[in-house]
Amino acid sequence: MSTLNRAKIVAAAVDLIEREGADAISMRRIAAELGVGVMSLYNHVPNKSALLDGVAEAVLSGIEFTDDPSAHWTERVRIQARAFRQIAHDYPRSTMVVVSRQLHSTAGMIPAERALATLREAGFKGEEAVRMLRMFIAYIVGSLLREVGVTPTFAPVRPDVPMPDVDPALFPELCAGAPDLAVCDHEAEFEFGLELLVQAMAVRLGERGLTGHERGLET
Amino acid sequence: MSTLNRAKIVAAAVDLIEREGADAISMRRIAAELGVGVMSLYNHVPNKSALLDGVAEAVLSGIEFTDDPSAHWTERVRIQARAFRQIAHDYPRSTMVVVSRQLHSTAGMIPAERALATLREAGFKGEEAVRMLRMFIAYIVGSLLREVGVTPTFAPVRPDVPMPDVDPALFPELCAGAPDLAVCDHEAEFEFGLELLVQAMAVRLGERGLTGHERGLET
DNA sequence: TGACCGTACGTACGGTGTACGTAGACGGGA
DNA sequence: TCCCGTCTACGTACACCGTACGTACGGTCA
Repeated sequence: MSTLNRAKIVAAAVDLIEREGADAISMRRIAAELGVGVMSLYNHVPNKSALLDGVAEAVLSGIEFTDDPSAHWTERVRIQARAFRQIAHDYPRSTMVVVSRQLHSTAGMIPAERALATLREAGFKGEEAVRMLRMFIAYIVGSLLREVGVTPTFAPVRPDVPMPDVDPALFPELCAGAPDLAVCDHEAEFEFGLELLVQAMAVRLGERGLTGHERGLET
Repeated sequence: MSTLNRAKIVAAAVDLIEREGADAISMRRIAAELGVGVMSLYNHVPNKSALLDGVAEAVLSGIEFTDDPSAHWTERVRIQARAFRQIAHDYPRSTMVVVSRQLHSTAGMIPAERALATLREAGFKGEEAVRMLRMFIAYIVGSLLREVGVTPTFAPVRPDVPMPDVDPALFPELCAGAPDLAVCDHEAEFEFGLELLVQAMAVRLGERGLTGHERGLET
């Protein structure tokens, strides 16, 4: 309350985004929220873009990566993916800000560092580990954007538009699948793809000589 | 040149986005591009949001879905995924607009219709087909956002920031993988994940006891 | 005391989307 | 021919945006 600082500004921004949406934030709005003049913000933040970087860092710092090195690598991958998805639950309206900003800061790179470590320990090396990492990031980012309503679901993402009435002649498959398309359990969807990816990774490892079904522990 | 219409406005918007980036577009800028008053645009487009919907539709209409029903389903999936990725090549700076707008129009739903048809013919039914569709969309969206520089690559996405110097003590894995992280062949990355997903889908089908010839191809 | 410096703040500029009112072109009865 | 309704183009105006700039105040040290 007494003096302004960067942390307070960022916290106010996150709070405002979660309350009123990412479109609602402006330097004036944040300043008003803090009961402070607009230009006072610029003593602690160089510009709006940097403030949004701060928002992304704050959200990323909030996720808990409880990595258990003794667990099987498949479970470690699942846990890390779920930890990242937690963002969409805890900060749904900030999610777009988080994923659309490439951070060169510690908070921004820790998830990648952890993921890469896990992939290496699982047995992926060099270029293949990086490819696995990038594929996972792509899947998770895409899933999060669906979950927070940026990307289409073909389900009533939010109750603003009820449901597009599709022409059965033009879209027979979409109509046939309408009952399944009308619902979107985000956790179940995420877990489905996650499991598919983990299995695919296990197969990829198994091709190299490990047993296929029961991936042996290589402790 | 003679009279204004929606198609011309949308075309000008796409053109402007590709030339100067999505941040550069504004109603005034588009009007100036067309040599027309700002408010004249509103005779043909209700608001800016609808115009962006038009941009997304125009880009989506531009992709060619050459579906060959006689091909193996794995190949059909690959072809459709690549057709969608073509957006990032043909309209890189419009890509974010395309994927962040959920369209209830024909152009917006055709890709999903085709994909769902392919998945059904491959043998996925009901809820599982929808889950496969959504997982594929998530992966493709995530890949496209990486490709157009929205989402982090950990490679020099564009030569504005040279390369973040990472602390080897904090990020040993990122440093160890720096040579592999420094490059990002978007086509290769996309194909890697695509192949993994297709194989995972084939395994999922195979687990159900389908005949061997449907088990999919290998790399 | 004076110099210095960081913080808070007001004002101002050029930009944004768009509501509203106006003016002209066009076409169809009377 | 005149009149009238409809459609299109356009200018103006409003509220808002990010932020460059100048100023005023409080504390710290010479």
